[in-house]
Amino acid sequence: MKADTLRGHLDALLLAVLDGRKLHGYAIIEALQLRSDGALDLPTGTVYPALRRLERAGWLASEWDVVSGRKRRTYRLTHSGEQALAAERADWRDFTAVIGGVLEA
Amino acid sequence: MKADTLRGHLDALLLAVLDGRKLHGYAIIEALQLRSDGALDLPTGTVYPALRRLERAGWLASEWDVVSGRKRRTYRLTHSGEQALAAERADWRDFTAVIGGVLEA
DNA sequence: GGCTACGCATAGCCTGGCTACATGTAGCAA
DNA sequence: TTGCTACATGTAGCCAGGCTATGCGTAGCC
Repeated sequence: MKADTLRGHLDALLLAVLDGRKLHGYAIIEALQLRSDGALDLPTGTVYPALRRLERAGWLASEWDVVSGRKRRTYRLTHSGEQALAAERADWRDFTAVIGGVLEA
Repeated sequence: MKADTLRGHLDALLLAVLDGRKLHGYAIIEALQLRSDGALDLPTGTVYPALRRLERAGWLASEWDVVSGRKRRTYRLTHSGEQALAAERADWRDFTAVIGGVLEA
């Protein structure tokens, strides 16, 4: 996929992948790969800072798990995160309608 | 529409609006407004540099028209511009399939 | 004479995803 | 026991590209 096209849609992806489940950062990257059939291979330098940012925004909450000696920071959606996800999905529909409308006119 | 979401899709919009017709910069902005029902109101500082860039890339060709004393730089798609438009449309379909697939999973 | 719409153009800002790097554990193979 | 690979988190700084602000100039109307 072309560079920069993700700009502005990363938050939506992260919220969506956490919808209804808890995952740690590394697993989030793998989940996005899986759901996109390998098209989305986000670098850790993209995902980790974004997760911290979403947590600061109050949309995610995290806690440290220790599984077989390994520390994992596990994220889940907060209530306002769920609302944000709904808003992001609505924005996405608007966005695709606008751009798609021009491209296919 | 949220900031930055346009990132990476501007070229496609400009090529699409010039598909099959010649327009000058100002008219391109108006055409995009019209086709998007007002959702796309691109500033001149976005459109003019982009048009020059696409011309340098060989996708657009321009010529100066003088209409009732006013100079207008009129753009049209080149042959490779048409090919680029087809590629951009294909990219758009892939992009929406990938992101949409994750958001609606 | 002044206001508004039309019309083109550029310098520099700013955002946010990406590159590169740093740090450390677990498990397996040579 | 050394080395490699996968797992796991994190930050500093780069960089592309759309946007803001600004400047220049014309046409037409009041």
